[in-house]
Amino acid sequence: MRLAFMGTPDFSVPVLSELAGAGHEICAVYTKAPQPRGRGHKLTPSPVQRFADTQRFDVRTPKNFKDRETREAFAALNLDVAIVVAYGLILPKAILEAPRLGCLNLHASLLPRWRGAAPIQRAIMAGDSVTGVQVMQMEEGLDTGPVLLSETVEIRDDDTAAALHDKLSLVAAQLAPRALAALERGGIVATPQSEDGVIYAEKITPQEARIDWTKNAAVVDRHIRGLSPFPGAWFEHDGARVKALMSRPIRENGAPGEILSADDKIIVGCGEGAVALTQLQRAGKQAQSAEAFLRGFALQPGARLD
RNA sequence: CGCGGGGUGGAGCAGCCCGGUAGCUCGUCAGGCUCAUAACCUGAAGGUCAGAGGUUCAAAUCCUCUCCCCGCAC
Repeated sequence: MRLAFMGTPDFSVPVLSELAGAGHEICAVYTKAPQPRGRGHKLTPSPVQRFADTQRFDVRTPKNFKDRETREAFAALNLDVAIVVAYGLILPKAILEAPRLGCLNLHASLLPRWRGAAPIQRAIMAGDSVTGVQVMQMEEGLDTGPVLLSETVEIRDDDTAAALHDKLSLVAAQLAPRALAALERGGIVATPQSEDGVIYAEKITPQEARIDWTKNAAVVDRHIRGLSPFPGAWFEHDGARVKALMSRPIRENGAPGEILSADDKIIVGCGEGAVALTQLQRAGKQAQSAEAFLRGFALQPGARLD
């Protein structure tokens, strides 16, 4: 089929790669324009753009779809369908309706749960035991369209956002060509989303990423894993900012934030129970195991983390 | 030129401000002790102090440039 791909972050890349491999004609790749980011605020192209450039796809980076030229350029592609995966721009109705079969979106949650920006992190933080990837027919509303295909993925007790992200990304990559094949055959049924259970996955704010030791151990643990490694759950001690990247709940008790043990592992009291921090990173340093961390960072039992 | 931290035996760090014998914890190896052990004791190996230039009698330390890593902000 003649299709356009629209996506921006790492998550989207495997999907684009699979679609191209499945023999579809990638008429254009839309992605967010290079933005100043990282150290030095250098202008950095998106992961999708970097990949698309290596494949010599026609890469387009409009700021939005408000002006007529951008819309006409899109319409002129004469598409069968557009595949949208974490693009980061709102598509107006004129764009959604331009391709013959409309626009399909792949979203990393079981809708209507976790519509929006940060479904993977939110699912782990909420303690969900299952999530998934769904292909939906796009409408004007945010992640509100009827679902064509769905695949579930188990969330494990030791999953981090990064680990789950990678699994879901691969699932999405397999789902996309299947959805197109089904669409080509016709007769695929789009199931409207339930009106119950709608939850929005709000973006994570840096302030929110700070660890609240007064919460229960299970909540703190999920907070840490759900934000690992980006943006990273963090705390402060002696003026130093430290990210906790991996943890597990422990059946011990102590005051919130109190160091209960700091020999080969770091056990910290929570509102109820405790967590063992197993992988940490302090500002300016690489991520390291608790053992290595302790050799260079003075932590005594009884100390309190902020 | 957005702000900031860092590169020191295999790992993690101290030493740098105030130049003068390369230090700590762990690991490795050897020996000892022990019923036994990731425990304990003794000893050993292992370093062009990221790289280049400069200042100096003398540079890990001071100055200049380069390379690499990371945190914030996004």
